Amino acid sequence: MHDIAAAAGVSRGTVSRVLNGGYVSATARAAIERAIREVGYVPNTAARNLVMQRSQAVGFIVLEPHSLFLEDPNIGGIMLGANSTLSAADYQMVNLVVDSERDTARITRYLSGGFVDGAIIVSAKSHDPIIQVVGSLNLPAAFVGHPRDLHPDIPYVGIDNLASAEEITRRLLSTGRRRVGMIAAAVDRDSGADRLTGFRQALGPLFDESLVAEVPLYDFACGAKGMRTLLERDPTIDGVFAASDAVAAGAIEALREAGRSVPDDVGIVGFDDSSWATRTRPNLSTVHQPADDIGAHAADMVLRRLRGEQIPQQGLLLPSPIVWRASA
Amino acid sequence: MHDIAAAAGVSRGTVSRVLNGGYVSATARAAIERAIREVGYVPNTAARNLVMQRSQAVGFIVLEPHSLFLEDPNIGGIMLGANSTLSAADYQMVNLVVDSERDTARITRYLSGGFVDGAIIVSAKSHDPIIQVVGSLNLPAAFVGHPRDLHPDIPYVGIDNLASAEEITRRLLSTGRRRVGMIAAAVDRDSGADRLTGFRQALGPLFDESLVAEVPLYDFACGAKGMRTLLERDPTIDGVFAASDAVAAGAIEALREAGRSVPDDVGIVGFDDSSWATRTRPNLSTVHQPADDIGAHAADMVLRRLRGEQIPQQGLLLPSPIVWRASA
DNA sequence: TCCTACTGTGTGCACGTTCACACATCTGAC
DNA sequence: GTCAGATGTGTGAACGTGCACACAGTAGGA
Repeated sequence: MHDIAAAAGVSRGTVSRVLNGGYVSATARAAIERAIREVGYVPNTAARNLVMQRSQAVGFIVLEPHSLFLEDPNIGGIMLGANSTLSAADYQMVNLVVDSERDTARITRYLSGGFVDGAIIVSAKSHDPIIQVVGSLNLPAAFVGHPRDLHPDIPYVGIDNLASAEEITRRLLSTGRRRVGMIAAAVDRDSGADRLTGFRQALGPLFDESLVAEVPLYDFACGAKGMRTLLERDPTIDGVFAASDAVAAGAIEALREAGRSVPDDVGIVGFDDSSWATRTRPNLSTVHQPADDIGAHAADMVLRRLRGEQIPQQGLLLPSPIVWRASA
Repeated sequence: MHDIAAAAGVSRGTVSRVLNGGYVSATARAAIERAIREVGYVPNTAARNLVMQRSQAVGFIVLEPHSLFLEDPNIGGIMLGANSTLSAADYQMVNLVVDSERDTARITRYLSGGFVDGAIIVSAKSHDPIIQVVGSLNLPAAFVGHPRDLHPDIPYVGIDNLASAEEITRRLLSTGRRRVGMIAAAVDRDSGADRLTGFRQALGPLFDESLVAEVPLYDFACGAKGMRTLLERDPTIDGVFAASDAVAAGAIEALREAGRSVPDDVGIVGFDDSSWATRTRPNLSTVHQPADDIGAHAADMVLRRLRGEQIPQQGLLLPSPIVWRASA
C-alpha cells in the first residue's frame, strides 16, 4: 500500500480511503486506481484482519465422520445454500469436518484464532466440545437441526421432522393400508427420534411396536435389512414409512427380492426428497427437505448476528412439503 | 500475549519462545504455561500470519457449477482424502467453489490476499482465469485431473482414463460381445474425451461410429437417453461401455424399459466405482477411481512444494483397477 | 584472573493495514 | 473580511505476533 501511495504521489491514508470509502478528490482517486492496476496491488488480508479484528469468513462445521459426510444427501445442499448466501455478503465459507479427537483440537484452535467470524454447525450432538468452544467464544453461530439441550443462545434452523413424519404417515394410511410399519434409522439423533415419534402419533391406536424395525444408519443397506426384518415379523405388512429415501430404496430392493410389488402389495414412503427418490422404481413419495434454504437461512442468521441485529426467534422450522409420487 | 507475560512475570519474548521453541528455563516455562491455562490464551492467527507471511491453510478449489459439485461422486472423496493429509500436516483446508463470474473475482481476491499458502485445483479447464492467478502468484498448487495445456509448472495427479477405458472395453469384448457401443459423456472435458479414445482404440477395426451416443453430462438421465439412442440405432447391440456409473445406471433403466436383461441380452460396464455401482441390479463392473488417494497425493504435492522440496515428476497417474461384478 | 561458550531473558522493530485526529483548502453567508 | 461547514489530505498509533539483537549470568578451561 505504501508503494501505491508513493507511485500515486499521495499518502497511505488516501489510498485507504479509495479502498474503503471517504472523501477523495477525483484526480487523486484516478492516480491511485491507475497505480493499483499497474502494480497489481491486492490488499493483504492478514493485516486487515489484524486491525479490523475480523476475518470475513464463516466456518461450516460438520460434526460427522467422513463417511457419513459423503453419504448424507442433505449436507451438500445445505453447504451450497450457505455458501451462496455468504458469498453474496462477501464472506468466505470455510469448511471444517470434525471426525477424530485430533480434529477437535485443531478446529478449536482454528475457531479461537480469530480465523472465522462466525460458524454454521451441522449435525451437532449435545455436549460436543466444539459447541462449548463456540459458546464460550461468543461466536455468532447457528445450528442446522435442533437437538434438545444445545446451547440456548445459539439459534437453529431445520424442519419439523415430527410433524412431517406424522403427515406423511397419515397420507400413507389414507391410501387404504392397514398394517403399516416403519424402518426407523438413527434414533439416537433428534431427526431419527422425531420421525419415529411422528409415525407413532399418526398411527394412534393402530400403532404396533413389532412393526418398527430400528436400524443404525440412514442408508440403503440398513433399509434392506430393516425391510427383511419387518417381512419376517409380519408377512401381511402393506405399508412402510422409511426414515429416509436411501432407506426406502433399500426396502424396495428387499421387497423385490421377496417378490412383493410396490405400490400394489406394499406402499412405501421415504424422507428427504433426495436424488434417491427419482432413482427408484417406482419413484418415491417422500418429504421434501429444502436443504438449500436451510443452509441459506442458517447463513443469514449468522450474518445478522454479525451485523449486530437481534434474531427474534430462537429457532426456525422451514416448511417441508410432501411430494406425492408413485411408491404409495 | 502481553497479558500472559505480565501474569507470569516475564517478557513477551519468553512467552513466544515457550510457544515456538527456544531456550527457556523450567521455572519460566511452568509459570507461563500456568498463566496460559488460567487466562485461556490462544495465539492470534491473523497477527501470526501477518508476521510469518503464511496462513497454514490450503485452498481446495472446485471449478464447477454448484449442481455438478453435488452430483460428482468423486469430488467428495477427493476432498476428504486431501483434508486428511492436510490436517495431519497441521494445515487447514479451505473450500472454494467457483461457479459464477462473481465467484471468480472473490476467490482471486482471496488467493491474492495471502489467505492460503497453496491450492488444490479440481476440474480445471484450460485458460480459466483462476489458473492464471495461481500461476502468477507462484502459489504452490496441484491439479486433480490433467487437461492438456494447463500451467506447465503445476503438477497434476489423476488416473489414466484412456488406458482404463481401453482395458475395460477389452474385458467387455472378452465376454463374447460383438456389437459394442459407448455412451460417451462430457467429451468436452479431458476425462470424457480420453474415455472415448480408449474405447475406440480397444475396438480397433470393430469400431463403429454409429454405436457412440454422445451426451453432455455424467448423469443418470443422460445415461438413459443415450441408451435409448443406441437401441434405436442398432437393436442388436449386446455390449455398452458407459462413461460413468451414473450413466450406466441410467442405461440399465432404459434397457429394462425396453425389455432387455442385463447381462444376458446386453453387457454393460461403467466407470468410477461410485456408490451407484452397488445400487444397480445387477451390480456394475466398473473402473475403480481411488478418489481418496488422488486427494491425498494432490495435498502431498502441495505440502512438498510448501516445504521447498522439488517434485520430481510433473504428473502422477494412480492405478485404477477394474472391479468385475455382475453387469458384464 | 580472564576469556569463551552456552544458556536464558528483555527490547525494539517489522509485518500491512485502519482509524482518529490534525491540518489545509475552498465555498458561501453574514 | 471573517467564520462555519464541507471537502480533502497527511501522520501517528495501534492491532498481536516473531525474530534479531543485545545483554546477563554461569560454567569450564587456559
